Amino acid sequence: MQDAYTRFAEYVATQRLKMTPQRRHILEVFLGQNGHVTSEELYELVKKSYKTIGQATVYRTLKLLSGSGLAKEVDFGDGVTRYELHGQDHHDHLICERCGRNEEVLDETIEKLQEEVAKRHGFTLTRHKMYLYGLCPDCRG
Amino acid sequence: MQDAYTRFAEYVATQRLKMTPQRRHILEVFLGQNGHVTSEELYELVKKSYKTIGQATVYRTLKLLSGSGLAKEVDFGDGVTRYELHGQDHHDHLICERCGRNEEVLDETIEKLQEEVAKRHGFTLTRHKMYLYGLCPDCRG
DNA sequence: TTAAATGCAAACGATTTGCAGGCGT
DNA sequence: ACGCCTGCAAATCGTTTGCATTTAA
Repeated sequence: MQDAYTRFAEYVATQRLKMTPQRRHILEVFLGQNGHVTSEELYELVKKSYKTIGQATVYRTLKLLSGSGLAKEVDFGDGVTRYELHGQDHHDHLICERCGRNEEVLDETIEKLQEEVAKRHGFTLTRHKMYLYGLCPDCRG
Repeated sequence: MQDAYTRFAEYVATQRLKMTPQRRHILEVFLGQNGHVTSEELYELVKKSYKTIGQATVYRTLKLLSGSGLAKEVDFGDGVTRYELHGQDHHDHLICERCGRNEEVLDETIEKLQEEVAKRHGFTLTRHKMYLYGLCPDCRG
């Protein structure tokens, strides 16, 4: 089982792209995060260990990571794109409307039903997004 | 059973806001649409019957309509906010990744399971978004 | 050597906002 | 009258892009 770094290096190679120090740094910092990060957040983090990095490079690299399958875009609908590690573990999101707390959830039955719904309409399902919004235990007061 | 116009008028009144000709026009055109519209699209449509209308007024009114419960925001994740009539009929979206075709879908079992997932995590569910992406029959080739 | 990558700043597209004048209530 | 509204343009915000210059392969 190869590590994320090797996986990315291979992806970059097969695409005839280049492995640069910037990309290495960004990947490393990204891997160090858990949960999701915005491009902006990652940019700030990367700058600590790579002062001259440009904002655009982070945006571009995050897209690359997304293309390689290492990162996954998630969109909570607030106008900011977030990225999270894309393991083999798919999950959806349960978000507290008051405090923003976010829990990853997964329900296999729902997953299967989604396939069925698509099939019922003649579609071939490739992916889906499901966001559940509500109040978390702490905020329900 | 009161019509949408009256409903909006009442909402506007209770909020101590005003019913203006612009808002009337925008509501009317919005009601004439079926499916979803972007702010931009609605702006273009409204301009036909109200030449001097401003872009900002449409944006502002759409938010108002959303607040009144008459309209509902939907976000396909492409950076544009769409609005659709918010009847009592909730539905989710099945979107073709190639041609953009969009079908409204609803599965009661999924709806119930979503409640359960939330409850399992101690959350009280207030709303959700579910977007299924895939290839429609025509694009599957 | 040479196509790709970088950093910068300017460009972008959707949405928001400040403001002076207008207009429902 | 009093505030809410409007239309306009300028401002924002996240993100993308053009470009001259490096740099990995």
